[in-house]
Amino acid sequence: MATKAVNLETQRAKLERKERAILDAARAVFVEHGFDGARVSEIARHASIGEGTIYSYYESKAELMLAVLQQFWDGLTLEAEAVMASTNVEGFFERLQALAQYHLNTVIENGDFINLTFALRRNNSEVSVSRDHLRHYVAVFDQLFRRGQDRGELRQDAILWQARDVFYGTLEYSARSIEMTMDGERHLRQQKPVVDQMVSLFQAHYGAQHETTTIDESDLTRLSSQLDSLSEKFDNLDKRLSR
Amino acid sequence: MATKAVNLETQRAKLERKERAILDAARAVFVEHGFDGARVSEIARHASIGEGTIYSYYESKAELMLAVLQQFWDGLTLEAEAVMASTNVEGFFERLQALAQYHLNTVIENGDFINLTFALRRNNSEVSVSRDHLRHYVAVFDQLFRRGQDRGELRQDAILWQARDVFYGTLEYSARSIEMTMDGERHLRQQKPVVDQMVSLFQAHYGAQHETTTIDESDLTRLSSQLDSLSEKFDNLDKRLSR
DNA sequence: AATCCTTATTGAACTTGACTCGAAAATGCC
DNA sequence: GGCATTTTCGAGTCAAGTTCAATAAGGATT
Repeated sequence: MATKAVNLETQRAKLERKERAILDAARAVFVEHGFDGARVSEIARHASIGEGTIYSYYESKAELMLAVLQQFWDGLTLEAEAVMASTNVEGFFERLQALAQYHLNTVIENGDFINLTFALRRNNSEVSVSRDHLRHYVAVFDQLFRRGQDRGELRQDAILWQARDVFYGTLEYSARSIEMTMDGERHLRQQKPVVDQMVSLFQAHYGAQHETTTIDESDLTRLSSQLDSLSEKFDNLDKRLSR
Repeated sequence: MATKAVNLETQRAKLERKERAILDAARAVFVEHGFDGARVSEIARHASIGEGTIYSYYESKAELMLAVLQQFWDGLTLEAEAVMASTNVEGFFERLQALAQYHLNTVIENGDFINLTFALRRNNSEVSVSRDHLRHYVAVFDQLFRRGQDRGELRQDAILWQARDVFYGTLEYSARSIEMTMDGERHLRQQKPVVDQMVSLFQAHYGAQHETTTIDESDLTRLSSQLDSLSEKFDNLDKRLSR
């Protein structure tokens, strides 16, 4: 009985260890060669198992890739949540800055994975990183934003998904720009202006001071012309009076 | 002699027609099935030619895809330039709105192609849409932005590539959000808020009025109190006069 | 310990699909 | 018409993902 249980344990552990080995090997090979470039045989060699064995753990190469990506995104989500938890300032914009900094850096460092994610989603329509994983990841932003609205730091009429697209869209494109031009390892220095821009952009456009109405030039010019006409009236009156 | 020339002409025309046929067939099949899903044999069938013939026009499946994409992007660039040319208002923000509307609509309508572009770039590192084509496309934005700066409508210290990433990054993500949630054909209605947000976001963050200082409530209250005091003076004068 | 049964592993065989190549058809030229 | 060049073709080659029948390993039962 005891041996039974022990053996079951070790057996299960063995399988899990083997599964992790496959996942790690796959991760390495996929990152190095991309999805199409990766050879299942090479993954098997890396994991020190036969090629056919992989298929008793995963249905197909695409599903293996999917598992790798899900593990990756789950890790990212945990990290993002940790960043938010460890940022002990309360203000929305400080926290936004921390999140932007984390995300931008992540996208640059793990560009391969981000690319692979969308590449898979695009190529292989049946197999794609489940929406849930991505949604779970961006939920960190969503929660932050809603809290900013609750605290009155953000306009009540701001639309969450639009703000989210501004945030992640801009950061992904910026990451590409940074990757493109910068080759040195002093990435952080290049990232700062992008992060700062993001924060001030949110302040300018989603900050609560704009809540009731958007201030644009027309408001100012209207006020200005009102002032002018009033001033004119006053002058006329003044003239009339001093006559 | 005459026949020679004519034959050369018709022959060249024939070849070109055949090349166009291949390109059109490839376009259709790639859009329908994606890069990996597309079968070269199906493309050949669509173009009514033998499978091998394709390879006397294009080195490989990837290069064929590349040709399709380049044709696509060149078309987009021409359209974007046409939009700018036909928008005869002068103001930066009106023109930005037109460009944003065009781009967002395009990305939604031709989402397949956009996806294919980046999918190829990611999968097949040797073959990718030449940077020139994309650069040529975004040059429309760049030119608009620089002109806005020259005309004094935009802050002089704004950084072009950052603004560009905000513009295209946000619009691409927004397009995805719109595609995701909206299934009806009334896309234009869904696009408007995104476009409007983009314009007001640029006004708030890149507009020249912010160059020296941000417009906030203090500006308004100052103006307002000026008006109040002037109004009071006027009333006093009026009273004095009618007495 | 021997036997039996279940499960895991394997790599050779199968399949699919991009690509090659030698032959044949078409075209151009005199 | 006859020779040269170009173009077209699809059967054959090759590479890589996937299957599967045989084998090995592990665990239960006697």
